[in-house]
Amino acid sequence: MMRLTRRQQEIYDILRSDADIMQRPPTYDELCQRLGLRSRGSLHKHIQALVMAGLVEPMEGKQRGIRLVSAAQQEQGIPMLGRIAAGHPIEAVEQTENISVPDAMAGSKPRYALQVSGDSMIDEGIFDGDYVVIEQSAAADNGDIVVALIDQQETTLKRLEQQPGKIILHPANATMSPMIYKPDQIQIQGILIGLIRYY
Amino acid sequence: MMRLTRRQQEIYDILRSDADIMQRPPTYDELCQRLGLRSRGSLHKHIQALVMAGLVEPMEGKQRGIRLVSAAQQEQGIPMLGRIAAGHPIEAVEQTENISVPDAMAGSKPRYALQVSGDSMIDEGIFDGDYVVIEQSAAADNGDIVVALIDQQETTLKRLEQQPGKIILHPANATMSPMIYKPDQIQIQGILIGLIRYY
DNA sequence: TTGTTTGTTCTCCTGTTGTTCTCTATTCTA
DNA sequence: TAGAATAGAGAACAACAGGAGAACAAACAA
Repeated sequence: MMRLTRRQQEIYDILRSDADIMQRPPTYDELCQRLGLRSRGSLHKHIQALVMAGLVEPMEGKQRGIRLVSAAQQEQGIPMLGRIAAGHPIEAVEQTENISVPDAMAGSKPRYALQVSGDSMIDEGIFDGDYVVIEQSAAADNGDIVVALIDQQETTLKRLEQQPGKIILHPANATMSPMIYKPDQIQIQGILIGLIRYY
Repeated sequence: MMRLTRRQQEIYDILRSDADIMQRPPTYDELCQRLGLRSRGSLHKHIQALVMAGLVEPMEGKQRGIRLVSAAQQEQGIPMLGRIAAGHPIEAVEQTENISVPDAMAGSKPRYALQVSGDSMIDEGIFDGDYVVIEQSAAADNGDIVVALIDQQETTLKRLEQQPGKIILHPANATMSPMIYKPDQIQIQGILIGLIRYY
C-alpha cells in the first residue's frame, strides 16, 4: 500500500475513529476547523492522497462525500480483466475483480491480469488456464511477448517482431505459423511481465 | 551478504526492534537524536549502507522513507528454500528469505517456494528459473507433480505414478525417460500447487 | 429562481527533510 | 608507521510536505 505522510495518517485516523463522522461525513470546512486548517484547498490535497491510496472513496463533487473504503474492498492485487485467446477479443468478465499477485508483479505502472485461453503459446510454457500479468504499454521491444489488438477486433498474446513496414506475431506452438501484419493493423496493449499458474 | 559495521548493526537493531518505528518510519533528524548524532549526513551514509545490504528499502527522496525490507516480507509470503534440480539435492540458499506469492497460494498448511533449475519438466510448462510453490506433504496422488527425495540424496521435481511395488517418476521432457524406483527409495516431500514466472 | 454553501483547481509560499559535498578524527590493519 | 576503513560534523542544495488564499462551478437550501 502507498505510504501515507504524517498529515494524511492523522486525517485518516480521525475519519476512521470518530463515531460522529462515521454517521454523518463532515464537510471540508468542518474537517479544516478540527485540524486547525484555514484553507480547504490544503485539506483537499490530503483527501485526494487518501483517495489515491484507496482508503477513501472518490466523492465526485458530492457534498459531505468523504466516505471510507471498507477494508474488504480495499484495492489490493491487480484487476483481472478477462480471458485472452488467440482470435477473439478479450472476453471481459462481467465484474472486474482483483486478483492477488506477488508484490514484485505489482509495480507502480498500471498492470492487469488476463487468463489465457488456448494453446497458442504452449511452447513458451504458457498454458491454457494460466494467468498472465500484463503491463500496460503502447510500445514494446522485439522479442517481448505482448497483448496485441489486431484490426481493432481480435486480441491475442504473441511474441512480437517489428520490422520496417511489417509486424510479425509469433505463436509458440509448433502447429501454428507466424502472422504478418501491416503496422497500422496492430496496436500493442501491453507487455507480459509475469505468469501465475495454479495446480 | 555484506557484513555490517558496528554502527550499521546498531542502527539496524533499532529499526528492527522499535515498535514505534515499525508503525511510523522516523525522519533522519529523529533517528539522529536517538543515536546522539548531530549530522544527518553521517546517518545518511549508514542508511545507504543498509540499503546496499538489502536490509532497508530504498526511499527515493520520500520523507519518512526509512522502511525495513524484511518487515514487509516477514508478515507475508512463504520461505524460499533454494533451487531444485533434477539429480541434485536442494541447493539451500544461505539466508532463507521470504518471497511474496498470491494470497491463494499462501494456504494454511506449510508451504515453501523453490526455484527450478533445469529443463526436466519443460513439457509441463515448468521452465528453468521459474518459482514453484510446494505444499509440504508426505503423500500424494498419482498424477501429482511432487518434490521427491531419492535414496535420501537427490531431490527432484517430477510427476508421480505409484504402482504396487514400484514408484515411477515421470519427467516432462521428450529427451528424458521415466525413472522407476522401489517404494522405500522414494520419499515425497511436497506437492506442486503453484507456479510463478517473471519475464 | 436566487443566494449560499461546498468541493475543486490553481498559484504561491514556507519550513522540513533527504541528499551530496568536503573536511576531520579515530580505529584498525598490512 | 602509512594507509584504509569507519565515523562524524557541517554546509549547501533540491525535493517534498504542508499550508494560504483566490477563483470557479456544482450542489444545495430557501
